[in-house]
Amino acid sequence: MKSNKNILLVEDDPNFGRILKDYLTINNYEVTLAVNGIEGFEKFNRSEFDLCILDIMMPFKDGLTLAREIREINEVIPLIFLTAKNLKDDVLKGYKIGADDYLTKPFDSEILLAKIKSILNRKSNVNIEEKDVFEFEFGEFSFNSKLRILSHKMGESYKLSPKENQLLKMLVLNFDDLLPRDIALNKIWRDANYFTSRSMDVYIAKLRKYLDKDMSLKIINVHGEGFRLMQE
Amino acid sequence: MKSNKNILLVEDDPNFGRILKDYLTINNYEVTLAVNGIEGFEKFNRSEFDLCILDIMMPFKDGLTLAREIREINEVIPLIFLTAKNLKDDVLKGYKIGADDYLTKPFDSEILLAKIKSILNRKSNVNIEEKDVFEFEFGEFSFNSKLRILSHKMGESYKLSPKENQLLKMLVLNFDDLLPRDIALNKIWRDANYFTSRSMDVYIAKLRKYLDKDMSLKIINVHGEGFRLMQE
DNA sequence: AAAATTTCTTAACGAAATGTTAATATGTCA
DNA sequence: TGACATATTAACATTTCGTTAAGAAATTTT
Repeated sequence: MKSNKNILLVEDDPNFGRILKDYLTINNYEVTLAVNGIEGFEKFNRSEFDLCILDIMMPFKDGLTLAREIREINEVIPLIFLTAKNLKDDVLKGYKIGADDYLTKPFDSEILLAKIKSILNRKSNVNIEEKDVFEFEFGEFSFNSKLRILSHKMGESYKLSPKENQLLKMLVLNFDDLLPRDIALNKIWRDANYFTSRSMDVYIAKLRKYLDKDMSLKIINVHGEGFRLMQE
Repeated sequence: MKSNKNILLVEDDPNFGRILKDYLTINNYEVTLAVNGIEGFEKFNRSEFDLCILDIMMPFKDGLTLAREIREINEVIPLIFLTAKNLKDDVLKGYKIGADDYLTKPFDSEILLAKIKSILNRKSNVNIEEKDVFEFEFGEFSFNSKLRILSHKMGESYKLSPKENQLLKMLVLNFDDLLPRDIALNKIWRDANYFTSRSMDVYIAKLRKYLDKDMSLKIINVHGEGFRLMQE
């Protein structure tokens, strides 16, 4: 069962980081590993995460500094700190930044897992409050991205696959404007490379087939840049 | 500066309990102290609290049992457990019940305070308790989720099992909208994994069998997302 | 407290949905 | 034109779902 949750793990000890990443991956989380605060911040900005696990003691940029930077961008994303020893000061600073929890190394992986589940559960309840827009009208279509249904007025309805759905949503949110390839790839495929790019093309083709029902709608390519959903 | 927050502290060691109560009181919390699970449950019912701190090891009724009883009454109140040693099993059980956190004795009081603040901060947004609705009408059915009875108008009535009942209630509360799998699993099964997911499918099948009596009602699956109870 | 009944979990497996990759064709730009 | 980017289709691999059935666990009845 794929949990669909993305975790950013920032840990400078490569062995420990690797093991922890594998453990979380086995437990069905998508894990991105960064080895220091700088890389962590870059990766945090490049794609979207549901939770961050930050080691506090790291070279170049420590976990607390990274946490502050992350909090500036995102006020709600859950943060879990890993502290080498029981450094009370670090723990208190962490809470001040808005940590959700901390764990003292060495810790039990099952307990980390329980914490993660517990934190993600309560956040998902809170996020119901968050008013995410999911109903759109464009051309002769109405589109519900929560139910993943695209319906042609006085025509048929299509059930969209998750990828189709995400891609169409991004196009619609940028209606008549450029949707840069990289942005879409990093958000939907979580990586931008040759293969994900080919995959995206496949999905653009699928969407074009749906949108064919309205002659006035087009997804045009901007060579080397991305795609643009437009009318006329 | 009175924080106005009420804490229920259940701790069997009278000395420690007293000290902890005083410490929290100094920090502007209203603290009610109970010395065992039985007294704790009584006091919980007598007035309203914003947070509970429960010692796990207690005579008569331990903290986990008390927690379960509290959770039956109140699904959202934050629970913090105190464990004498780092008893992994207790910790994991605690999370399964829906703990927000745990602390290992001996712990630092400042850290407890930081945890309490952190937990109350995030909860204070959500604590809008609604009156529990338990009577529903949909399609040709009326459904009483307190009595667990689903009755087909001019047809027969079905006694629902607890799980059938909870699941149907969640579907009805999200009528015509998506009920995400994870949300339902975490609420009803308290865990989302391969097995609970299979179990949920079994229950969806059971509900579909009941709802067959009204041809216009359907529970449809949104692949990878969840289920949707809808009409027509 | 034993027996009967109901509820719940787990396993197995086929069916359906989804995603990736390959192969090949077409288009764009310098 | 040559190099590279994009388009489309098809084959394949993987994941998710639906159902049945067997047995474990809990609850109720006798």
